[in-house]
Amino acid sequence: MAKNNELEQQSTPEPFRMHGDLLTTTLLAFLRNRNAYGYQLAQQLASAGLPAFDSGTVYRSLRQLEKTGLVSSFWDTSESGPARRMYSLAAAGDLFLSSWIDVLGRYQAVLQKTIQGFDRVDAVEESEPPRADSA
Amino acid sequence: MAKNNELEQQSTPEPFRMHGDLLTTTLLAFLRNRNAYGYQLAQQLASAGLPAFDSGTVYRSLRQLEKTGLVSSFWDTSESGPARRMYSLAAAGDLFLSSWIDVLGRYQAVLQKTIQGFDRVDAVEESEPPRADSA
DNA sequence: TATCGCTATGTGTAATCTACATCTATCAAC
DNA sequence: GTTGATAGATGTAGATTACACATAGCGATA
Repeated sequence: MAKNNELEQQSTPEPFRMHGDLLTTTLLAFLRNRNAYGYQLAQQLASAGLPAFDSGTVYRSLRQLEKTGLVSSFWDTSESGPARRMYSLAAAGDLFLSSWIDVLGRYQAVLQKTIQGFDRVDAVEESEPPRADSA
Repeated sequence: MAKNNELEQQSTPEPFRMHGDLLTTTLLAFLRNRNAYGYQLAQQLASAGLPAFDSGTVYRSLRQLEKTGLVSSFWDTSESGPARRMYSLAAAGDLFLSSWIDVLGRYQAVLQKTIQGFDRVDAVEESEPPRADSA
């Protein structure tokens, strides 16, 4: 019996949360560039044109990344103001990021193949290096 | 009281699940190309070079997409064998996919910028060498 | 000084999402 | 009638998230 429960059409299409892996991988990418602390990363995320992430989620994600060994942290009290937990990318995080970029490349290839008309998606690491002076 | 609970270093870095938005968006992309049913989509996913998804998750994701109005479905009993729930992309799903691709573009731009070195995102005056690993 | 506002990090909780195991059912082949 | 492939679904525990709220340092200013 598999054909007796049609979905009742929901009249209110809920927001449909869609921000998953973007957060952790973007955090790793930011940290690959330079060490940073949560508040800073949250601001960087907010101004990156990506969908907004809750700051609590950012902090929890960072702790989670630390728990799995992809980043490491220490308290920074050198500056004035509240202490900051400074994060840096661990070796495992670097490896993970690389493999993620690999997955992302295939993902894009799938989207690209399937969807014609929305190109402009350049693979992250393939083909010749893009002109580095684009904004 | 914010600095008294350092994380106990977990000696076993768990698998770190990483397959999130890829599933739903890839499903939408597949359905944009042609209508399909769950089993078929699961196989397509498996042979796309993406990380493997549980088939139960695929089915549930499809129902979820239907609940939110991004796809629609009907039972197909035209072929022999078990009945198939055929899915097709709804108008809202098409719009959503477009906006997702937009987000993805910015996401990629962020990754590309940070990973290839030409930051410019913020604060260029970091004299310290980035990426201090293995404390 | 006390209180407001910004910085900076965190927690409680409910809702949602996922992997894994398991289940029903159709149908062809043996 | 048993097996194996197809096709879809659920039960459940653990993980993830958004939202609200809490804690604390510090500068300004009234």
